[in-house]
Amino acid sequence: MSPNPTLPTRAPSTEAHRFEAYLRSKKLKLTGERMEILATIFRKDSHFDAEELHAELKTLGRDISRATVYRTLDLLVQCGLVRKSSLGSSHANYEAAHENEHHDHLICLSCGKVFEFYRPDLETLQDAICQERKFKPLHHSLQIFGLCVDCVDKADENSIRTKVAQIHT
Amino acid sequence: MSPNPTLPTRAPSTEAHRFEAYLRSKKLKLTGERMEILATIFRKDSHFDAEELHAELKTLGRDISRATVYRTLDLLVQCGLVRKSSLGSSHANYEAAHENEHHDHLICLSCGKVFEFYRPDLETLQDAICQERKFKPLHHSLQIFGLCVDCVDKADENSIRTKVAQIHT
DNA sequence: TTTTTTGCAAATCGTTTGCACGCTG
DNA sequence: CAGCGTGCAAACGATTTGCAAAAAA
Repeated sequence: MSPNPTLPTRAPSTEAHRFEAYLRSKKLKLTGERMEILATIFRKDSHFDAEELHAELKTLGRDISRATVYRTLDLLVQCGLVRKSSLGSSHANYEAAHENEHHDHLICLSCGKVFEFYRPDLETLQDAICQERKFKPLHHSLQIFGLCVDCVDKADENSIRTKVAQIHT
Repeated sequence: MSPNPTLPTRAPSTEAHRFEAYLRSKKLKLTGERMEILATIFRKDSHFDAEELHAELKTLGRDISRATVYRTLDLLVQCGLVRKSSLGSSHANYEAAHENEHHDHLICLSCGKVFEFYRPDLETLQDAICQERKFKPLHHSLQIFGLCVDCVDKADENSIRTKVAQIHT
């Protein structure tokens, strides 16, 4: 008896397939630049911005223009493979949308570390709020800014106060 | 027996007094521009951005430079009289911090209306999450994007999808 | 070969800054 | 009259755009 064909046989790079399908569906072209950008993003484990991604591609020997990086990031956000969230900065940050998990963020104002968390009861509560208000939720963002264990004792109160005022949510 | 002197006797423009106290505490100066900006903000009832505020001041006959508007907004945020939150746009939005109430936002992606809500149990839940993670919260932002009752039936699905991708949280 | 994508450089947009002058304390 | 605050215009930084050349379908 052969292995069950419905079980994925260690699907090589689901994200590449998803992106290809998306491009085909929009009659867009599958280019080397687009695929390299996607692969690089999914090789990373954390948040990044367009500039960092552009720099990383350059160190990998792929000198892709900033314009193309921005245009491709837009496509990837459109098809759900990448998420955008500023994390309090005034410019855009991104992260690969591994699996289909959703999560929110704790952001340390001192060291900049970002901690992800997911609480089903938080989602449920939000849905309840929306239902009460007859509002149809499509997207949400919860960001909690503060100090992580490592920083809580050593952070300078004044510089933190300044940072709080500059948060861009 | 005279009235209890600790009870405020209908304080005229608490916010002006708070701002004055803040300026004095920082050895900053109480100027006409600063006071006009504060008064104009507290006369408004909704969210606004720097450009709108600048324009409104101009129609009021006060031609205050954009630079001063930005500098004063920063001061007001620092002293807690004004709150900053982009509401999903890539530039800063502000709102007067009437009383000391805190609230979160529901933002309609079709008509742009903003609905405020406050749920104590949501705050409690967030505190619980932070305690579990040993994270000291200093500020948070919850924004729920979607469609309000008036728009839920008439919004164009494609343009909404585009807007979701452009949200800047 | 038709259509889309790319890279480049210029343009844009919100915001910040340096500086000379003006006003507040 | 000593500092701060102001307006101006230039500088900024992230992102977007028009266009001609290059690559994918």
